[in-house]
Amino acid sequence: MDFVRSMIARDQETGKYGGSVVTRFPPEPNGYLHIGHAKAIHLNFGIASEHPGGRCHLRLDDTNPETERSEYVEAMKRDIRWLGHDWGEHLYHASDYFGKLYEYAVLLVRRGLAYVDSSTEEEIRARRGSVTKAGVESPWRDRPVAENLDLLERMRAGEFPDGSHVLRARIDMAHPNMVMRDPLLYRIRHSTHYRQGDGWPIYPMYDFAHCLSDSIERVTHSLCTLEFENNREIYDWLLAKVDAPLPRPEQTEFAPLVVEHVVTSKRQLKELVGAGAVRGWDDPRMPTIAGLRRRGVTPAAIRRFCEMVGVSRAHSRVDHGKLEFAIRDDLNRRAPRAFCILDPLKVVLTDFDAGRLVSLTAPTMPGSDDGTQEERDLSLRGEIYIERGDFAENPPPGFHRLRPGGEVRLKYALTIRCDEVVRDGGGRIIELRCSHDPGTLGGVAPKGRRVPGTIHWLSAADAVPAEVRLYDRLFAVPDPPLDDLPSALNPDSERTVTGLVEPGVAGAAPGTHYQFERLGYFFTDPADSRPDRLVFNRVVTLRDSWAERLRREGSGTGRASAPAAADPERGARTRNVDANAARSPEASLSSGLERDRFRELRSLGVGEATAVSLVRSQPALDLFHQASASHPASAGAIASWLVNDVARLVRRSATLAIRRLAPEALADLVRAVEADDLSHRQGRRVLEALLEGGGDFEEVRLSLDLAEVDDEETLRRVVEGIVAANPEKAADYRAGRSGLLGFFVGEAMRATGGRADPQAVSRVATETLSAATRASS
RNA sequence: UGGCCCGUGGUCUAACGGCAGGACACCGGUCUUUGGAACCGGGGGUGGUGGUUCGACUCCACCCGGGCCAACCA
Repeated sequence: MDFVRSMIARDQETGKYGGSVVTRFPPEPNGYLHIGHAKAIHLNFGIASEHPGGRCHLRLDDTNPETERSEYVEAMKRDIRWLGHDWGEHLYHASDYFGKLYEYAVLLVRRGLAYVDSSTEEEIRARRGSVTKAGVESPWRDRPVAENLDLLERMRAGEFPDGSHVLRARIDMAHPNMVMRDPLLYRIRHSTHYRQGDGWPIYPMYDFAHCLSDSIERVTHSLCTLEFENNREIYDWLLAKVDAPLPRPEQTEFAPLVVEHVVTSKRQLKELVGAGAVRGWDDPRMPTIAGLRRRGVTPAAIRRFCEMVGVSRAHSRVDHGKLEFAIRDDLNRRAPRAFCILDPLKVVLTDFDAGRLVSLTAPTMPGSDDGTQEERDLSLRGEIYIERGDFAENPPPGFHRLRPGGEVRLKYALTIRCDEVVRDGGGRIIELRCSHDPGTLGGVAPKGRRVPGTIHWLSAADAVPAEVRLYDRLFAVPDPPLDDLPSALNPDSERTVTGLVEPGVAGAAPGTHYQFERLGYFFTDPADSRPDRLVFNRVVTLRDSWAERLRREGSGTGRASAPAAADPERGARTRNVDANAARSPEASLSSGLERDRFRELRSLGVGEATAVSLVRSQPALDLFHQASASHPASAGAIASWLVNDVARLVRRSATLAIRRLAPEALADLVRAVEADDLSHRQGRRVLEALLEGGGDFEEVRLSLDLAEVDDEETLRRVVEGIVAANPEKAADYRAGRSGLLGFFVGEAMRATGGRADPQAVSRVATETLSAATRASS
């Protein structure tokens, strides 16, 4: 399960949202959906469908009138449906909330949390500062509320021209997060909205509209991509400041989908279409849903691909081969087989009587031997076509197709031998003259007769011509440079040939899949193909280990080159080792005060790494001095508990606070553990309780029922039980898999409800396992 | 002299502090009327250094590497 689903499962357990799960997919209708959106769509709709009563809203985030069109809205709806999802009645538009949003803006102004800034765009930009420099406040920042209200109303009434005023949140111009430096909430745009017409001269910004739209729809989990991480702070701020109803939606970010050899930025895609690099948004080479659909990629394949890729917060770049795998895997099951010759070479069967016709059959879906095998008809006559690439005059080693004097099997037909090669005046091979083996009719070789290869073929008189568009990746390099896409275009991304297909394919409706045997998966183009004039798109080739091998050997880089290619990166990692180790933690201390404190801690017996951490936390440092004053001998241990255990617990849970921990309680705790009065593990349980409710160490300890199991006999029985229940693990351990000791200790801890002294368990387990070795050997 | 986030085999992704696993790719084999599919097997990984712990991919610190943020876009 991915981290988003785990989080939602946790929320369900704690009842955070009263059991409801509401997600949303919120595209801006300013372009076409692409493969990257597919990931978000499957995530949001998928999660909703996994919870009873869960739902996913489709919300068009249409707050910018200049780029949005209803044409895009319709395309988006079609694409999402095609991907297999249904928003039911939950179709929303952010622009439908303009009224409510405006009320929220008024509320913020009344509360002194927003103001009208009459600076120019340039002034605002200049005053924002930079990532390393604080911004400066706008001269309009302290306008009286009444004036702000008046100005905002007049902005809304359309009294001011574009750019003359904006509404801004009043937060902090020196905020380390740039998003929080008085973000713009509204701008003036006298522009016609595709949906709201001229009803609004002011439009809300993303940061303002998004969180409030989520809240209005009572969304619970607002999932977006990583680039919005910095925006989460303003999301929460706004909901808090307008007193949005509880429970409030929460934003969670996940890594966007990046695929090698693919670009998904809307701007770049637009550029490709505009520059004519592709024929349109639905060009089969485009990563848009429309392009994928037209190419012949199925919704099931896209879904599978998204599942394989997973969801995490790590920036990643997915191997394009993964998409290809998902496509092949799906089409392999659903595409009927047929023959197609892309580059025909004529073959005359010299010993076939003129006019002779052999009728043959071939399976439509080989391998599905469930008794319901469907078959197709094939005709064989004296003149046929084979693929030019299936004949080689000077074959490379390992080639087992047709060669002069050699044999090959025509699939489902018979075996032929090449007797003669015929060329034209230019020396180009135009025909092969072959003889056949009558004993192999039907393609079956008599016992003991080995035929090196099997190729596809088509009867010349029966084959029907078809246009075939051979697609390859649009970009030649895995990571196309966004500032110069044309340079990275693959010149061979589309190659059109006139091929031949078997007669059974003639009349195929647009939008039909085939596997052309030995070539790949093909799809009759939904727009250009007609039953009487077929146009095929190659969706994806078959896996081709032979071509792969030729490529490797041809480029002179054998298998060895793969690791070599990865080497630079590896080298970089190892090269850094020295640099990594060169600096001690102490060197990171910035001020003289910190260094003085560090030295003092060191002199008190605190370890170096611990001292560095402790120096930075004033509350922890104070606590340390108070607790260690009376117990100087335990100073090192106290510091360690503070840095390692207290810090961890406090960071993890909001209900724990360091201020509740009394110095005496901490000192007593540390000394008790040092005296082996209780294990470190149980010490942590006491610590957690102390951080939660404060109090005296002994009291809290007694209230927790920490009776420890360290009786050797009891532990031995427990361990023996676990060993008996896991004989194979015990054997593995004895065979040298020492890491399994952790498994036995862990199981024993579980079995005793965490009460066992792990150190004792570890000792007992080691003894028990080795004793069994002696016994069994 | 900014803040936040992220580093697990070639790639993507799992693992309450307790067995480092899966998928794609790769290699080998079986089978085969697709150099396909299917089936079987194999190699290879926690960025580094310290610390805490009986035990660290997981917690702490530092380092290294990467990403995001300074539109009146979303």
